[in-house]
Amino acid sequence: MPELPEIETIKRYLEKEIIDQKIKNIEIFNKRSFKGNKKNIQGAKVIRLERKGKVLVFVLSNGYNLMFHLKMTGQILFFNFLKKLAIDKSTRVIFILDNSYLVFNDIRKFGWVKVVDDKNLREEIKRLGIDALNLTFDNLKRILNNTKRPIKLVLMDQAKIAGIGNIYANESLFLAKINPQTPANKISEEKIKELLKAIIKILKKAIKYGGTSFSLYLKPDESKGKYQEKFLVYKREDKKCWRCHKNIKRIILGGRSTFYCLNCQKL
DNA sequence: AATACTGTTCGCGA
DNA sequence: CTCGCGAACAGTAT
Repeated sequence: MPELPEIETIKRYLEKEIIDQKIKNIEIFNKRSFKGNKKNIQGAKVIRLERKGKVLVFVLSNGYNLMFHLKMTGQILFFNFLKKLAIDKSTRVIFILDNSYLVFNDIRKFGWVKVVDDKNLREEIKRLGIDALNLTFDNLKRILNNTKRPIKLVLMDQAKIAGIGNIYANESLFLAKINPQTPANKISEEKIKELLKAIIKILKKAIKYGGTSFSLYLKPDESKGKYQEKFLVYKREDKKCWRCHKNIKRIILGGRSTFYCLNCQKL
């Protein structure tokens, strides 16, 4: 469930392992999962990792970069040469580094890895809104005042705010006691403050728990995140609200399952 | 067996 | 601009 906290978890893990390693070779098992020319990065060294929203970037030593988007079912797994490499039918790309392998798995094949030069990277990154962890009251207010779309869709609009997907949009709105259908420009300054605090709190908590693994997401060492044990509303349809003990309701908003408490999150 | 649902995003037509 | 919908794809749950 690669949203911001999952990508951040992967980034922090890989930073400890692959900085300064050289990309010796790349094995591509599904052409559509790998975009660009692999020759451009063969032999290049990993200088540092960056993340914006749900996109992970390896900055390389030769002016090229590797971008990753995990979409729904992507995984990036790390194996050093002491640990047996695990490959299965979902394996799309393997990167062979100096002392390790990175395995890119993706059952549904929506995700991708892309080779881009620095200029290209800047253009791609520019299309994303501010990273959710960098949100401030002023820019959140500006974003919300600008539209009457339902608040949940705005939170999930990557061109406005990058990193929040379905799970953490539901969770943040519950914590801030805002109905997901509320027109964004109808939210008071007080509520915007609460929402900002809620977003940051939820994302940081999810990072602390290593992200959400209710399905396929794994950390690079193949262990699971634990935020699914902490869900406030997500996937809790017909269960009791933790706050008021009334029932949680599920609706579809923008085509996505949306969970909220009828009592705590009134329109 | 058939249908619904899933962490994402893009493109199309209204 | 906004919205809804289908598509990209594959698996699980009911």
